[in-house]
Amino acid sequence: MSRPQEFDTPEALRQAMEVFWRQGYEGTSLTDLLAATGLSKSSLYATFGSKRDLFLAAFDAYRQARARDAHRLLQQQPAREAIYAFFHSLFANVNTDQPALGCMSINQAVELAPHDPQVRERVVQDLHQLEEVLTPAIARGQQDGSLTSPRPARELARLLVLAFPGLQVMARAGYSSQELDEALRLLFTHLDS
Amino acid sequence: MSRPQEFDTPEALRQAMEVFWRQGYEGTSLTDLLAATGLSKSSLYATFGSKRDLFLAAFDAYRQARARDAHRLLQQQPAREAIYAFFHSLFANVNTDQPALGCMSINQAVELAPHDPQVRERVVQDLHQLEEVLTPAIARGQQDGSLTSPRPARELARLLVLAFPGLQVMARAGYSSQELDEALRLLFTHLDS
DNA sequence: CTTTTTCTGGACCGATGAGTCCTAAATATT
DNA sequence: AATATTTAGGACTCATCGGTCCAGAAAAAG
Repeated sequence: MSRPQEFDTPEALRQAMEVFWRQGYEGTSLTDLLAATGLSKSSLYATFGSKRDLFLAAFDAYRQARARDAHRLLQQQPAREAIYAFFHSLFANVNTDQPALGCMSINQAVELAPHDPQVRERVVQDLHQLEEVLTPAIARGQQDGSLTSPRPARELARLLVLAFPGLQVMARAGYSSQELDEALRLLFTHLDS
Repeated sequence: MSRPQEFDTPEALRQAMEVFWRQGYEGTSLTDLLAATGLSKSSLYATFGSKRDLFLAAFDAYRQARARDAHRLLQQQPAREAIYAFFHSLFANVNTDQPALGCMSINQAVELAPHDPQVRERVVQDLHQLEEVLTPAIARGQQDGSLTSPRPARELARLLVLAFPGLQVMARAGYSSQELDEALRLLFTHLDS
């Protein structure tokens, strides 16, 4: 019937997400978004509404993708390696051409959450979910013997959630992959003994 | 000889700092700065140069003030209480009219550091300095018996530095004073045993 | 009181912000 | 091939951005 859409909507959303991820909300202009997606202004507005709508959609796409990643990575055996791989993925793109992106939820906790309830709600939910997904993984590690701390799994999960933004901040501040890995290993020593 | 300046330059800088602290660099407009300082545009530019110059000056003012606070707070006895008070000051203004500001250095690690070398340099320096100032405080706590962990003080300091942004993120995300305190207490259990 | 100096307020600037809208191109259907 | 429909591009608007500049007010010095 009508002319078909020439661009891939989910792909465009993914590209917009990356710009927001890297530059934040205020730091991203419409021009940036058009360049990243390759869309025309009218296509972008027709498809996604406003800049803010697009941001929220991109943020939610990020959160879903991360939740999937977490679920996948945390299934490895033994559990210790699974958790380690999960945290390592946070700064996987360090030492590439681009500076590290860190975690978009943490970025948004800093940028928009303080004065934007819709963003704050998402950030809080993400932190809770992180605890919820780490707790059983840690418990599993205690059972399979790869984690030897006798503390309650939830307590250890809370420690990891607390340290999570620290790794992200170090990544964003330009710490090397080695330094980040060292910090991560130090953190992991607190899951033992 | 000439007409004296009517405003207090350090006070104006302090007020500008607070706006940048709360809203970030991109989120703060010239209009915001004029309203906060009460200066006229010409006075502001004559005194501080550009928006970016003012930001860097405000950032450095913040860092100095924080370094002084840290030095002061960490002298308390016993050392455990000193460190506790220091971390507690991070979210001291929670539960007031304004949302928590967190730590400006951490905010800037997220916002500007990835693409601004001058800011990154400062952030990295702040993180290092935090470790440097916490290490002797922890060692002191191990000597006075208020901290019982047998780990090297520097290792424990690194754990605290790693957790520091986590507390800040929770504060910015709107967690209550109770929740933050709970997280802080959990963290402190890792300085014992 | 006059002069000199410097501060203050606001008009003004070009650039860019987000967002609207109209025109023309392109394709699926008939 | 003609038509119907929806796309894409870009001109356009209005507000705000950071920043400049000028004219007048105010105060210290003589």
